[in-house]
Amino acid sequence: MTQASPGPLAAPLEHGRGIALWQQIARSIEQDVTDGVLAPGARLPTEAQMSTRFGVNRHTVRRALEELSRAGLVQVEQGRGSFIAEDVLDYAISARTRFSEWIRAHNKEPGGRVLDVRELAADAAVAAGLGLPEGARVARLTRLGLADGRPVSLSSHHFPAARYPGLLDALQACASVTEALARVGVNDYRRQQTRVSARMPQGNEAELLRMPRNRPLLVTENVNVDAAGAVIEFGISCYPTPRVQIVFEP
Amino acid sequence: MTQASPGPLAAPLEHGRGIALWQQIARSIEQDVTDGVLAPGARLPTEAQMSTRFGVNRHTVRRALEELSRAGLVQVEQGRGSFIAEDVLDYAISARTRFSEWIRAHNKEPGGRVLDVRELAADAAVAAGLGLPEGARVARLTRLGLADGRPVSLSSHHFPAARYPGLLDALQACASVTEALARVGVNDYRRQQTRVSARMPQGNEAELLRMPRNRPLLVTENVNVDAAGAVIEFGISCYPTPRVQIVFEP
DNA sequence: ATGCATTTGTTCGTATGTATG
DNA sequence: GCATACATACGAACAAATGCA
Repeated sequence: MTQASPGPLAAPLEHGRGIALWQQIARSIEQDVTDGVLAPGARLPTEAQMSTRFGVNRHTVRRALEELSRAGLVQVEQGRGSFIAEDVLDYAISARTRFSEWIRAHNKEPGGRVLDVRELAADAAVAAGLGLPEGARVARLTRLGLADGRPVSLSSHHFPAARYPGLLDALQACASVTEALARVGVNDYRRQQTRVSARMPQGNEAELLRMPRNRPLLVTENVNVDAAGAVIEFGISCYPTPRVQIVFEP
Repeated sequence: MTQASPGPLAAPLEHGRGIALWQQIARSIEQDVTDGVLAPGARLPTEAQMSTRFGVNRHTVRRALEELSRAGLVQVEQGRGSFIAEDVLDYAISARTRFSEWIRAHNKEPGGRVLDVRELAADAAVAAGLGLPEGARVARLTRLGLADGRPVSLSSHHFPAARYPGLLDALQACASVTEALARVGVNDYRRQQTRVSARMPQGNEAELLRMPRNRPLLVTENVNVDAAGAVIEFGISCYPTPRVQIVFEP
């Protein structure tokens, strides 16, 4: 950060600093992608070229590419070369963001997998988000969001159970949250506030999102309200980096 | 054989009473925090110490800490220990967010340390952000942002060098970016777009921000424009999690 | 720079109590 | 009563990160 950037795919490596060379190479390429130096679809130099530029053995470059390939950031094709995946999804936060619209805006097919639907007692965070007393009954949907069959989000949606009696069944039956809410009479809602943080994946989160465990999750917490301003939902969503980025336009 | 030694972190546990031991431990620590026995930033005893004090296995203590960590009340750092979480700084993104105003809004004293000021050639990402051709000359300020002397941000600010001749000197001399811009005739600017991502700290970033290396950084990229809509600045800022969160209200 | 002590992270295995059918 | 599944709890060992002499 404090030193001049030496250009794409040739960042200086630190030897013997505890960080493996292949990890530094992988990070360097990753950085070039998030910086836009390497655009989606761009062709990477050959493994031989990169090994001379980084000053390492070709095996070391291959180890980095293997990691990036497993993370879905790079596609390696035998006999052709390696390419940056065209997969970075911008999640533009607005008052009426819907999952399916977001995915369709990127010309991908939205999908989802319901992991869990149940009623439980609100913990402190959920209670605060919904404006309920701690311990109040809430309906919770846990869901994996897919774009062209690829996991892009892992989210928990919390609703005040008392106010929407048939919601639990509707969530079980419907493909989308919007649809389930419509079935219990909520035809419109908007995003009131969004809080963004980041943390490392825990449990099986990395596995579900098909991402390596040493990459952070972007985490959003948001409150949805109906037309009258009443709180309908408190959602916590996790997105895999660097495949997903969040964009605000004030 | 629970002896009556009613001090912090040693409340007697009820065995076989329906409430899991790890939940009782978590509740006990939580109580010590609300009672003020454990202040924000305070170090907890080691897992081994707590396991002997509570008379349980280390796993059971870890289960409690995992719960508290997930709730954001406790911060666990490998090789160092566990700590009561510091207060979270909410960074409310708006069109006219200024660093010093942000910090003052939390009743803390804003500060900063200039790490580097120089002129250099724009790489692809910076050029795209500023709307300049790649390789154009840009002035760059790298700065550590402080709140009550504690680092809360690490940011690089890029300006089109050609348009603001005296900017480099002004950045050297002034305490804030806003002040330096005012000196070269820019009296107002607003945030146009903000992109949020997350990555692991590299190089000395974790050290500068005084955070553990295994926690992610929140990274924002934003474009600032003047009243006429001309691009003035492209900034990349890193914030330590979970000390800083980003909040957006549409 | 190197090794050592401390502390958390991870993964085995084992046993027990509880709810369910 | 019995089989099963699940959460809880304990024990041991090693890996990884940190701080210090």
